[in-house]
Amino acid sequence: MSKYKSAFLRVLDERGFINQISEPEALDELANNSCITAYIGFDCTAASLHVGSLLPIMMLHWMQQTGHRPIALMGGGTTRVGDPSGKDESRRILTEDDINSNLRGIRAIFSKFLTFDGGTAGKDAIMANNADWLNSLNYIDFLRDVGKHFSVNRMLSMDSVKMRIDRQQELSFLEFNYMILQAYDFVELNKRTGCVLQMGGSDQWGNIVSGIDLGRRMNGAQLFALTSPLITTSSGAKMGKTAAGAVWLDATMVSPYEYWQFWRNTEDGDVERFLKYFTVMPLAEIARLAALKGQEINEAKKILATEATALVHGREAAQQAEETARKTFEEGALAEQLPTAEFPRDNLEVGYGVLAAAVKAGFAFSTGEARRHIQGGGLKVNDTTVTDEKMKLTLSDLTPEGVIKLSLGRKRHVLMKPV
RNA sequence: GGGAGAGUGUCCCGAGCGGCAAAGGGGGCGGACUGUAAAUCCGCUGGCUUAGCCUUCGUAGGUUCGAGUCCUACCUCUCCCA
Repeated sequence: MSKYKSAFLRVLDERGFINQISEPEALDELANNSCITAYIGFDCTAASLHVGSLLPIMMLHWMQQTGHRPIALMGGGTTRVGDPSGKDESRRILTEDDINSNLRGIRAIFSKFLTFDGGTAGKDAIMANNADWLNSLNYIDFLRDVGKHFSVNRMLSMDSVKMRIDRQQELSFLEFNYMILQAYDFVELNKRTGCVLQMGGSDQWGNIVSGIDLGRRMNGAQLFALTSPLITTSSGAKMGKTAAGAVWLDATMVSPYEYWQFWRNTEDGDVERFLKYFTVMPLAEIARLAALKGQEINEAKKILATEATALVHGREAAQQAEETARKTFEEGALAEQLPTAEFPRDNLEVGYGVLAAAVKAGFAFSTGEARRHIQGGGLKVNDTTVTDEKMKLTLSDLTPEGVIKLSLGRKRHVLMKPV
């Protein structure tokens, strides 16, 4: 049983989203008696968000579900500065155009988790951009009104800064100002929308608390902080990175099938946590799935994969991905929905080198890499391991469906389609 | 402004008495074992038309049969003093 009275905190607590809250009782009371407004900041250094951003997005989602108003704050202004928290090196500074086009991509993702214009006055989610107020700041005014509230002594003692200094890594003045700007965001949002709560990952605690201080000093406002635990996989790896790079939430960057596979390959020890974080399934059902042991836990992983994929790409795409996987992995059959790669039909007449085909399929960046895969016994044509790197694909390799199935390892399959 | 030091395989860290396609990690990929898991073990981790050839160690020159390694200039970064 949760110790919280408000539905909002109770749900977050039960699902494991809470790491730390600044004044839990007061916030609980407020959330129980009124509709509160809270925000989370997202940077826009990339064209899409990846799995790592899913946790905060889900917090906003639950917030809206429990009757409150979420704000997704795009860091259009702060992205131009770069957050030193947890990073060893300075971030690349993006151009205005980059940032704006990234913003557009990210906007689309949020609409899948939040309702922006559902007609429920006062509870629609808001998309804000801190460039709106940061870009037009006047330096002198800012120093006088905001800067005077910050103690450099204290800033130097903050973890994000101290780490850089201890390691003798440079921290530019630009980055040093990041926390001031973030604190200012909080105060500005409070003024504009009545936002009283900032959420974020546990690494953001210091920045968020700075905002609370600033709000009190400037406006006497009572603000709150709520942080979520940083998630890693059971084996300690960072969330959301795979061989091919980040697991993006945009279907054109990572297909629903690949996205489904990402979740299907979750480690045993992460299944329960991930079900709570990344699906909206009832806790009782999750508890049942999490109790599965040994081989049976694979059933839970499939459900996790389908539910998580459905949230981002829609139920239909999720079920299609599940079906494709079932055919491919459980029946060993040829599933038409597997990723495909096209090549000229003429190639088969003269013999299409496997090396070239493997590169075409995206299994290797060079024929040399493809060659190594074959030497390592990792490449298969129509489920038969390739032993001769000089092998040519011909018309007789076409399956009855008119394609050639190329596989790398046991998990990656591509249908080669002659055109 | 003065002084000291650093930039290595386009994922990261990091060795490198003038013979180097360049040690060692991490990460990643493949194989074995499995449950599309984890752990473990093995292999691979510049390019190509692969007995060979081509291109790599901040940039541009120089010395040398031969330069990541020595010299010169330049660029970038860090630290210390002012």
